[in-house]
Amino acid sequence: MFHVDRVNTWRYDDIVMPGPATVAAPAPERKRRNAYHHGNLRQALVDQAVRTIRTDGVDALTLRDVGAHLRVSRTALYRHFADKQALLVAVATEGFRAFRKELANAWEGAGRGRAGFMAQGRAYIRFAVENPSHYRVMFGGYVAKGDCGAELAAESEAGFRVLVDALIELQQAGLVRRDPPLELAVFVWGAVHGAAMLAIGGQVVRPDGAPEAAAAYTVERVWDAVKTTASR
Amino acid sequence: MFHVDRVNTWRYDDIVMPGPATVAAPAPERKRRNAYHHGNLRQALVDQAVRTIRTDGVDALTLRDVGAHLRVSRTALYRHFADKQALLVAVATEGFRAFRKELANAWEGAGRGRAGFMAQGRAYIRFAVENPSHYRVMFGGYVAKGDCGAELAAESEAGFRVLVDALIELQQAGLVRRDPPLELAVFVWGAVHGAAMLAIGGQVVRPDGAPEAAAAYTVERVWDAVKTTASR
DNA sequence: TCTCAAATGTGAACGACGTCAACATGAGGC
DNA sequence: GCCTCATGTTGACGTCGTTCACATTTGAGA
Repeated sequence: MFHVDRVNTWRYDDIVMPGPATVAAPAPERKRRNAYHHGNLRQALVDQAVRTIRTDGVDALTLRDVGAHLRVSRTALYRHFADKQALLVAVATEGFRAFRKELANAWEGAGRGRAGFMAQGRAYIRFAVENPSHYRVMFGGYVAKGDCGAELAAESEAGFRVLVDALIELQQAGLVRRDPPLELAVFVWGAVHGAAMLAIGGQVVRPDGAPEAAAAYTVERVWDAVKTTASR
Repeated sequence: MFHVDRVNTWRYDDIVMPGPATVAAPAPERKRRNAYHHGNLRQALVDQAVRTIRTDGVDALTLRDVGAHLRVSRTALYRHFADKQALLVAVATEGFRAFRKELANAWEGAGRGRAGFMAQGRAYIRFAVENPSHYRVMFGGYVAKGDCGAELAAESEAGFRVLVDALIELQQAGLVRRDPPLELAVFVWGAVHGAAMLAIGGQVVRPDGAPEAAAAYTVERVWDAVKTTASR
C-alpha cells in the first residue's frame, strides 16, 4: 500500500535490490525427482502458474491443471500455499519484482533526467503489453483485497518508489513541478497504468505496431503535465 | 471498440441518447407475480446482479444466488441470457449507459469549455469511486474478450464519444492542442481511468475525503497535458 | 547406524458452481 | 376451447477449490 499522507515520513534509504526475476523463465525445475518430494515445488508451482496465465489467461488457471503439468497431485499445492489466492499473490509478487527491475533499468539506462523519465514510462507500458495476463494479476483486483500479505505489499511499494525517486530527482533538477512527490507519482502512475490497461484491455483497437507509438505519445503528454514551465 | 486508426472516418452525427439508466435503482419488480412467469425477469436479473455486485463484489456473483433472491429457479436465467458472461455483459452495458449520462451531464452542467472538461474528469472518477465493483465489471476484463456483443460495444463507444466531442470542441476553441482527437482522447481516458483504478484498487491508501481532492489534482494535470500553450 | 518427528505428497470425498436436457406451466392468438 | 410458443422448474453432470485421513521421505539426534 502506498500512503499518500505519509509524504514526509517516507524513507528512501532502505531500498534493496531483489534477486533475479524468474518471470517467463521456464526454470530448471529438475533437482531431485523421486516420485515423492519434488525438491522445490513452491517455485515450480509459481512458474507453472505464470506459464499457464501467460498462454491461457487468468481464468484458465486451475490448481488441478497446475498439478498435472508438474506431475504432482492437485492438492500438493496446499503444503506451500494457503489457497489459490495465495498462489496468485505469489505470482503477482514475482511480477512486481520483474516489473520494478524493468522500470529501474529503463530509468538508469537512459541516463535519468527527462530521457530517463520517458524511457521508464515506455518500459511500463511495454511490460503490460508483453505480459497482459500477468499484468492483470498484479493490478486487476485478483489480489490486494487487503489480505495480500506483506511481501506483495513491499514489492509493489518498491516498484512505486522507483518512480517516486525519479520524480524527486527531476524536481531537484528543476525539471518537474514541485508538487508533493507522492501526489505527482500517483498521477503519473495512474496515467501510464490507464494507458496500459486500455492497451491490453481490448477497449482500444489500434493498427499493428502502434502500441509503441501510442505509449510514446502518452508519455509525452504525461511529461507536459508534470514538467515545469521553465523546462523545455 | 474504439478504432484509433479510423480517425478520419468517424461520424459524430448519429448519437442517440439512451433511455434512463436503471443502475442502482432497486426497480419496481412487481407486475404480475403468479409463481410462473415473472413478468420482466430479464431486467430483474440484471438489477439483482448489480445489487449483488455492489454489495459483495463481482466474484460473489452466483447465478443460484441471483435466482434465489428473485424467488426463481437457478436456470430461469438461461431463457434470457446465453450464460453468466452474457449477464455480466448486460450489467456492463447498463453501467456504460449511466456512465455516459454522468459524463455528458458534467460536461453540459459546467457550461462546457475548460470548466466542463474538469467537471467531466471529476465525474468520471466519482462514478468509479461510488460504483467500484460495477466499474470493474465494465473495465476489469470480465467482459470484452471480443465476444462482448454489439450493444455493449455501442454503449461504451458512445461514452467515449462524449469525451472525443468535448476535446474536438475544445480544440476548435483553441484551448486544446491540435493532435488527432482520438489520440488525445485515448490519453485522457487512460489517465483518468488509471487514476480511477488506483483509487478503487486499494493500491493507494488515502486519508478520508481525499478521493475528491485527488481527482481534482489528476484532472488539473491532465489539463496541463492537453492544453495549448496559449490557454492559461 | 537407528529412530522418530516433521515436512511433504497422495487419494477419496464434499459442497458449490455453471450448464444442459427433459419436463411443466402459463399466455395469447385462432 | 385449443394449441403453440415462450417461460420457468427439476434433476443431473462435470469441474472446481478445498478438506481430511493417510503414505512417504527427510534429516536431526541418539
